[in-house]
Amino acid sequence: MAQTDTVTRILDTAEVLFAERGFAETSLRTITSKAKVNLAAVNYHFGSKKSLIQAVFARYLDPFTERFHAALDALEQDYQGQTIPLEVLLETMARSVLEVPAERNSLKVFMKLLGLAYSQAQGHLRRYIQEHYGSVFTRFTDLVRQATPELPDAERFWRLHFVLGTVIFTLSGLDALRDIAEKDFDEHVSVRDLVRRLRPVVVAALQAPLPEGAPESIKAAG
Amino acid sequence: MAQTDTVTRILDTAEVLFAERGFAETSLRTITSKAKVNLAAVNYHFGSKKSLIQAVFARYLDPFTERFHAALDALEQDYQGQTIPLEVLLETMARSVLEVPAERNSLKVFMKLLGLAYSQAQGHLRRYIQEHYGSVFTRFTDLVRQATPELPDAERFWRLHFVLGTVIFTLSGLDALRDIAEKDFDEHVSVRDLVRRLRPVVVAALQAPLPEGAPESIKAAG
DNA sequence: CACTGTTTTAAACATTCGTTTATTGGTGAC
DNA sequence: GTCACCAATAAACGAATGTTTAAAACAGTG
Repeated sequence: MAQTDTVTRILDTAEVLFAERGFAETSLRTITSKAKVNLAAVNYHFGSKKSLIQAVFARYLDPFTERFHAALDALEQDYQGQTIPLEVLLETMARSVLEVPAERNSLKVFMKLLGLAYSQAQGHLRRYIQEHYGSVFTRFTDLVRQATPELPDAERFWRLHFVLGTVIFTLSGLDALRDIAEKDFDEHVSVRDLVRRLRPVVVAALQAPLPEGAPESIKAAG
Repeated sequence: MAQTDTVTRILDTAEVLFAERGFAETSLRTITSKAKVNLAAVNYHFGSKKSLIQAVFARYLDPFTERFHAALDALEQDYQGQTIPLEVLLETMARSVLEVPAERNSLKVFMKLLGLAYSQAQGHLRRYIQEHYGSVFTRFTDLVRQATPELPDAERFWRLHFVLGTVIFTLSGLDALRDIAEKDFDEHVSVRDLVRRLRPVVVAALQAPLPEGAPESIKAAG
């Protein structure tokens, strides 16, 4: 079982360093020396640095999508055709996100990685995530549509990305923000506490009144 | 005036490349070759790559802070001691942000850079921005505090960053999101239109009901 | 033990990076 | 004209990167 040991030790070390510094700023030599494995082990087991990055994400996202799909299955069975309330959908997603890294104590790392996926993923990573995990997101947005029939499709689309921005931006920049917050308020902020603060804000954002005036482009007047 | 020409050409090229790829992924050779200047010109005029990055930010943030301070001055004079409504404060900030890059047509670049400042700034950039532009942000948050006396300080701090995340995330990823939106809704979305959609969402987020339960860390129980 | 396939290791490889140096070009002052 | 000063250039430097190679160590099987 020397192989598994080496592989997991590389992944454990890489995910922490990636989360701390980003991808380009983390060299394979830093990873392998800290993980106490040989430099060539990365290319031997993963093929390339790109593949290592994808493997780091897969180790989080695979169990997440599995859990999330299962949770949505259970939800749809509970509500048997009735529309699932928005709060329940959001709560379910939050719970699925929180459960995965709870098994290992690395919720912060997971959040930072999600942030990096958006801000640092030029090509391969964004494509990889879209291909492998796009379907679960589509399923979720379909359920949100049923839960918010009063919203025009375009409005809901933008608002979902508004709150996505809030969550990713906040949690991925958590360390820096936490430093400021602790200095200003002498209050340590856990990720769980942040999620508690996020809940009413996200709901209010999605349920805000529709904007005044009309969109600039008028498709059909009648 | 050959100096100014070289300097601005470096800055113009660097800001676009930084916004597209990030800092570590953009080499000085890529910048100088695309800008059609000599490689050594960067170190000659700016000293180092770090200083170039800071100069790119300064070229946006200096005029912004000047404008924003002036706008807040005018606002405080108008309201003469009365508290300025939240919507007015937000509107003023939005206008200041939009005006700066309007002079050059690069709002997208500006937003992308702001996103990078949070996600990629390890040390020097975050420190630089905090030192040089922290005061205007403090002034703004003080006014927001007066406009939202019902919010606990910590709650307001986090919510301001929540909406900051929304704005930066949305506008910095505008191109990709716009492509999806146009494909799905056959509707072109201008930045002005996006701001119109953002307004009620941001206000609703800041004025959302307080979260249930208490923070994990209880400082003083009474 | 001998053989086979897999994993680990040290060393080298070819690039690429930011930075520095030394030289040349140009411009205004006196 | 020449001197001084700033800018631009080509070339090189040393360090760091991802990747590959070839040999060694190991494990299990017959």
